[in-house]
Amino acid sequence: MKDYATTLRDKGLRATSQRVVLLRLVAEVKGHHHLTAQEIYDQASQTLPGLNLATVYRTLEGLHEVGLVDRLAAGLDQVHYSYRDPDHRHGHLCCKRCGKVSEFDYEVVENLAQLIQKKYGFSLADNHLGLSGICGECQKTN
Amino acid sequence: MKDYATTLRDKGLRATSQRVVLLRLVAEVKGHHHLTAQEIYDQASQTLPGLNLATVYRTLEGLHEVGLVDRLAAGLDQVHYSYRDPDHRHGHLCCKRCGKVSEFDYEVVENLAQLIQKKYGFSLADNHLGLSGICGECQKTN
DNA sequence: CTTCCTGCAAAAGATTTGCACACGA
DNA sequence: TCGTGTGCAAATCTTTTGCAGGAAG
Repeated sequence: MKDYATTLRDKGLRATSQRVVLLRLVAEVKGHHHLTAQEIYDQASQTLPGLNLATVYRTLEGLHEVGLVDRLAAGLDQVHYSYRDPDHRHGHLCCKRCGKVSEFDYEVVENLAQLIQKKYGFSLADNHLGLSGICGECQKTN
Repeated sequence: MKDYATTLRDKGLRATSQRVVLLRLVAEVKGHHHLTAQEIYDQASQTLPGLNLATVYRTLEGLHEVGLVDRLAAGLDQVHYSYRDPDHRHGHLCCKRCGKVSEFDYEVVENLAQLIQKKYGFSLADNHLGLSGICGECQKTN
């Protein structure tokens, strides 16, 4: 099992301490696998004092470009980032009311993705898909 | 056929000139049925000089709350608004690369919506659904 | 040693808010 | 008239960018 520094170099990125820490952070968060830049910054700062928020944005953008992290922006005010784990393909359900993000099984939309690709030539975002709506709890609280 | 002022009052909103103009505007745009607040402001200003951008935001938010317009935020930098026409249910495909928004037939996701509702208790956004990905043209230009 | 990366500070862009006046019902 | 809506200006918040020093390969 490669370490994160190696993973980065394999993607052609320099293994700076900032990148290693941020990549490990998003790869190892438990519970909700989706964090805003600010949240990532807050947590990473504990390990890496002096870290800058701008660096978080740049780093996350870079990691996203090489396919190591996903970007989630559906129905949310802020962009969320999450580690792209090829073994855990899933979609996101973003509640417009409470902002909470839950996951759903990816195979549910696999057919949809294929259908849209065929019918409209449009390719749905790779291994994550963000759908917005109202979550179960908010429906009750309506 | 009710005019827009009546439609507004039916929803419990005062029929101010700003609201009437903005509602008519989003209801009658042709082509792309989704505009940013800025675009709406630009167009409406021609009819309503002195209109303020803050008013556009407040009005659109109000119209959205009563269900007259939809909000679209998937994968886009800015929120887009569109008229909610019960006779024209559709979804939106938002290209992450070029930003273009196209439409797709809603029945395509009707099954998906039901499945997700049943399996996760999550209700997909009413009559519009925003999906982000890469459009056909951008895939060629890759 | 050379190129890429980061911190810092400032800019940019979208959206929101407080307040006083104006307008619809 | 009364209560809500709007214009205006400033504030907020997220994200981006220019630049100079610092680190990775």
